[in-house]
Amino acid sequence: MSNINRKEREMVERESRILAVARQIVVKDGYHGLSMDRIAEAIEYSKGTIYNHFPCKEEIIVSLGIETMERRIGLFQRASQFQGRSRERMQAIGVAAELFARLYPDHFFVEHMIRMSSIWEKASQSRRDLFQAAEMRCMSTVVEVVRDGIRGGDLELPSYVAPEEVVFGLWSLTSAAYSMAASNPNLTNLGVGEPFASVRELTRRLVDGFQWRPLTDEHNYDHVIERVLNEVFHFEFEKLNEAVYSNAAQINKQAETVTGN
Amino acid sequence: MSNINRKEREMVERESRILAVARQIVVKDGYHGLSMDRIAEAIEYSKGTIYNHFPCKEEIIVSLGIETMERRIGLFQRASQFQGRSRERMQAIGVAAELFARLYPDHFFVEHMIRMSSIWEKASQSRRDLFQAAEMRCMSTVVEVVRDGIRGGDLELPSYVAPEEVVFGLWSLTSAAYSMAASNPNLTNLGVGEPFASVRELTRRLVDGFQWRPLTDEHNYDHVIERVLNEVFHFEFEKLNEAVYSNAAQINKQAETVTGN
DNA sequence: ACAAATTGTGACTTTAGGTCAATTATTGAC
DNA sequence: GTCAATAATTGACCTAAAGTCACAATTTGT
Repeated sequence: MSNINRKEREMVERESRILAVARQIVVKDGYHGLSMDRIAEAIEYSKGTIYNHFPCKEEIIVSLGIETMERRIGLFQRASQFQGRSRERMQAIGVAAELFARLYPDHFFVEHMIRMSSIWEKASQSRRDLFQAAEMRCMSTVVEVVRDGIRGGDLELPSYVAPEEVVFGLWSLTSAAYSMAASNPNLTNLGVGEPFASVRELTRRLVDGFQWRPLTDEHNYDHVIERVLNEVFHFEFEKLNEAVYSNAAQINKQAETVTGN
Repeated sequence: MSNINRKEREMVERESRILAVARQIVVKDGYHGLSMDRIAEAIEYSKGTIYNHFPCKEEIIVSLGIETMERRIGLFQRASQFQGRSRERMQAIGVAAELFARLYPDHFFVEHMIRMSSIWEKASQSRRDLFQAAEMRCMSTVVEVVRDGIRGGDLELPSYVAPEEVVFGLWSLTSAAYSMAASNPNLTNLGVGEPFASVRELTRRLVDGFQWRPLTDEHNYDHVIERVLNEVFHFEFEKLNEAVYSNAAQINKQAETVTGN
């Protein structure tokens, strides 16, 4: 009995080790750097064993995507529980999205990669469904906030606009903008200096466009962002500051090396 | 002299044949269906010759993306010349974007594929630059319309918002939404029944959020869309209707076959 | 202690991107 | 028209990596 449990546990553990290793490799050396042989070497099992867990390479990637989406769901749910008016809670989700992108670049990178059509060509239907289910769960967290806005009277949507469509818009805008920012270093030349600030502005304007009260110019949403960072995401916020700080230190170090100081 | 010209012409012709064939294959059998051997067979040249044109498979795909972007630029430029107020011209570009997605599904499919990170990992910097230059040209067509809006006094952006950021938002929103619609057939379950209609609504709201006059409720933009379709994109509009019609006919035929009538 | 069942292994197959020495075609001088 | 020089084309070959499977090792139940 407990043997079965142990086996199962070992199975689960190994699976998550495979995924952890795969994520490392993929982040370090890109999609083409990820090979089954390398994973096998890293986890110290043979290739055949990996194939006992995943029927093909693509499914490993999709599984990474599922893990990523799950983590995002965690942040989103915490954000949606922020105490405040519906649109403030929406802003909280915006904070969660930005934190996620900045704090977990590995996850973010994988998510960017998973939009590759070539992966979906090979992954099994069931694994695809798993991912889409996770994505839907994440989106429905947001949809709930929109519904609360309608229920609370702060948002009135015309009959031909479903709450889901609002989320669809925010979701598309945010994910594509972050993706572009990550993959296109020329964005700055293009006039978009700080993609994260842009996205904050753009999502606000979009929500304003739906007349979700209080509108941007009726309320200090920067203040809400600060509150969310401190009250809901205190731990993550600290971590982000550290990361930014150590990053800056590293850049300084590099600069010193270059200038020979 | 003319020999050199002839050679060059032949070179260009063959290159576009390679791309045409590659596009066909990719649309029919996906990224994994596209192999150098298949292209070679289809154009009746050897593999080595293809490598005289393109240093790797990925560059072929990027080249397809450049062709696609070029075609989109054509539509966008025509749209931006629509006679009317700045925001009407913006609406015209929206029409162009939707027409493009619906009328050239092959191009659209390729564009979706090109967002794959694995392609960029291998393509040369110069080819990447070419694509990004094309993308920038396309976006700057739109930026010009935003600038006209500001010049004409219909749009006032706060100092901290660049015209490019507005375009960045519209661009992200639209491309991601179309992409999701193309790749995720479950969107309907998710509450987004007609992605194209959703995008029309969302982009309007976003532009409303920037207070670009006349606002949606001050002006009949559906009417503008109709005018753009008739005046600027008459040919394309006809073609789309035909496509929709023949598609419907085909569905009817299938239904007949199934029901045995 | 041992047979049965489960799990793990890595040599092997296949596929496809990429290379290059040899072949074929083109050019231009005489 | 001939022929050497140059350029273009070819496809056999190389290599990397996904995926398979017969055999080996281990675990389980009796």
